[in-house]
Amino acid sequence: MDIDIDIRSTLFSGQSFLWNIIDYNGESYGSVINSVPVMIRQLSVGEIEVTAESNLISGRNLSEFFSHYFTVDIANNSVFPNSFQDLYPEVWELLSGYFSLKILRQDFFETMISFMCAQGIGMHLIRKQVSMLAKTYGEQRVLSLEERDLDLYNFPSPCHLAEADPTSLSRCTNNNRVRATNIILAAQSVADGTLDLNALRDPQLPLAELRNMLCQNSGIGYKIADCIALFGLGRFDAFPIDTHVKQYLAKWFGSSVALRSLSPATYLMLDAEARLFLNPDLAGYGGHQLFHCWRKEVKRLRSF
DNA sequence: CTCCAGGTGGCGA
DNA sequence: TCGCCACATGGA
Repeated sequence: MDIDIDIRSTLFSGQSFLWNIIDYNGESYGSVINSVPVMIRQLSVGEIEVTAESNLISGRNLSEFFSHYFTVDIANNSVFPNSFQDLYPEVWELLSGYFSLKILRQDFFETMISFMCAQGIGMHLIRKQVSMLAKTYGEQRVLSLEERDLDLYNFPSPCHLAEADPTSLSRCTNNNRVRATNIILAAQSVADGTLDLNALRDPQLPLAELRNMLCQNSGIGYKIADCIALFGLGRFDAFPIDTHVKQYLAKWFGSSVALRSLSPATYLMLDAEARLFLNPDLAGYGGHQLFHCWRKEVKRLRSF
């Protein structure tokens, strides 16, 4: 009865976990992960078993969808190169409780907007912003459970955010008007096709090009672009470097570059450094496990 | 009160 | 290129 999938991985609001209408092979599925019992077991690499006690979660091909969503095609023991354990035995020991932590293949737009809310503030505030965006601009979905009703909200569509007024939207972004404006502009670029999703989703697109395309939007720098690529485009080679990653690169891997301030130039240097001891194709996947390990085991932070 | 939190963009030297 | 600074709020 072991559950080998750890879903604490992202998102700030948990909207993707809580409620999401998913179109899959022309059928519509709802997923309510944290509020309604959903049993997900990984039987082997690429094989998953899903049991749900909710009529919202039903339909054929359910396991197939969740296998994709929970990236069970990425074997837990394939994330780090073989040399890692020998080179960094202390880190490996700490990491042992994090190998089941999965990155999810999440919705692109929700990921983009959520990470645009994640600049220089704490996790609590980031979640609050995304929840407010959903509640203010998303569609309400009432889920009736036996004990109570849950008010849930879809993440708003690009069109809905594109039409939003900066002043009213800024109430959802810590009253930060710049951020509100950037979100509206980004939503417009998705809605009108300026940001070409088909081009972004091309797996052959080099990471640097992908990053530069995303950075055309005001409010998106290297870090946010890498987060969008990693969590919203399934680009597990993207390695976002934030304040925590910078810290563990210095402490765990002895990077002197990580002691400098995080300018675009140092960002690219750290990115290149990390690929020397991480599996380059899964650098962000491994980096995410290191990220949570660092926050919990070293920084002793409660929230993830 | 001070410092930091899953950053970005504008500014002057 | 590099170091500051504003942006805004809240928890430790």
